[in-house]
Amino acid sequence: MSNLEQVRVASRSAETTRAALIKAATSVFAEYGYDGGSVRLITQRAMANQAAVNYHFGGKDGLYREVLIAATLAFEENAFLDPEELDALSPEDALRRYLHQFLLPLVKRDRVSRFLRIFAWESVRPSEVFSAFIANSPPRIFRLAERVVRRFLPQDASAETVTFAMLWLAQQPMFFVRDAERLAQPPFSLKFDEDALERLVDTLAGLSLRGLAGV
Amino acid sequence: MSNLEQVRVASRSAETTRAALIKAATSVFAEYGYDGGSVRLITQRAMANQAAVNYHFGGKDGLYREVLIAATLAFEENAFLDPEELDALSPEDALRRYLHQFLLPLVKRDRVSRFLRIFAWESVRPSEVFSAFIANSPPRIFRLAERVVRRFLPQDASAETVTFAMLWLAQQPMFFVRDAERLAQPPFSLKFDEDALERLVDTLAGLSLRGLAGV
DNA sequence: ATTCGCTTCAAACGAGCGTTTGAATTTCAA
DNA sequence: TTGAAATTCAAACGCTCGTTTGAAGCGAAT
Repeated sequence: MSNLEQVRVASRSAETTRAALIKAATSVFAEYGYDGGSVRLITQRAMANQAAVNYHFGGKDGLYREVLIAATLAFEENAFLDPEELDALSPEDALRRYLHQFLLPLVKRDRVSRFLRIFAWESVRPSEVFSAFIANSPPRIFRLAERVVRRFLPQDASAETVTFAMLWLAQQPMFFVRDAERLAQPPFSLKFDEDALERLVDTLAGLSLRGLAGV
Repeated sequence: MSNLEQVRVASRSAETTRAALIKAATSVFAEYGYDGGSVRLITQRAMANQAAVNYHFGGKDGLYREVLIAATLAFEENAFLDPEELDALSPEDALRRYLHQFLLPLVKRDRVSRFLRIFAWESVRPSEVFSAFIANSPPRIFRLAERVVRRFLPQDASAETVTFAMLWLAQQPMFFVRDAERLAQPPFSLKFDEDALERLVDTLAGLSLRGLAGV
């Protein structure tokens, strides 16, 4: 019991640096992706020593794994876009809600938005860490997209068609979230305030829903 | 005149390595993107010395610029999806043709496909070279997408709406081209032969044209 | 045959990366 | 207070990257 006590208390200050590292890593990876985010920048933002990453997490990949776990927990617990919530809506509203949730990072800079940005990075070129992480359970993002898409497709749609449509839908908000900074520059110069976000959701939902022909 | 002769003949062997470097760079950048493609791999494939890149092109960026020029020329000269050709078609056929052309790299491994792959990479995270390169004239890919989209949108559509829709359309084939190898792996396991390509074009065109609601 | 300019080459440079090292420091039970 | 374990720290290691260097090779004109 003195043993337990020792471990718990000793890890208290360590827990501080661990938490600081995870927080800093979340923002760095959201900004630059896994490959682009350097350990030096992370430890600098966390005001920790470079070696701390390897000491506490065994390496950069271990730290990233911890971030992914935190992201997964945040999505699961936070009731961020419940699957059942989606089913309760009409297909059209479900689609709109889906797009809106995943485009929120355009105007918000909170923790969940950073997690979404990380997933947006991974949707481009998944790191080995991420691939191994989702190997067991496919990420909620894909499951949600599939759920939304299935509402629209006929029951007898082939698995391939469902996959095509799911990827098609999942990819749409990712692009805008990932490249928000670039789209803010010329020649596009898209600044996203809340109104612009609503218009983007409207446009994407309109395109997806009614199709180009119907606009 | 003896001077000219000398220059011409002397540069003949140099022209060989230049061409080999550009060709190798095209395939390497198509595979790994600009940042991910290393000079060492390029010179290795071109069977040239590492220093050759700097000698002939002033650096990795100069070589890449040359590849981009070659790509632009290939698109312009090759009559690859002429704007006027698009206008001659119905909006629906123009959309289908657009998607088909840009998804061709899924089944073809020719020169134009490699250029398309490079543009797919740049659509994710543009290199500084690329940004500077397109600063003067926006790339044909975007102009084509805008042209297709305009056929569907009302005349009085706002510039923002047109931009949203254009990005939305341009992004769709890019994703599949860029991530073809990944999509071939589990859990997706999408192998693209010519039939699968046709089905993908059908699905995307259907989604875009009639919208999810109409499928 | 010699010279000169263009091209190639092996080697090294310097910077950034993730990681390792070993000593210094802190922490806390005894 | 003491001693051992946990944690922090500055420094360096080993690697890859794009680039530079200076000598060697080469072809054509003198």
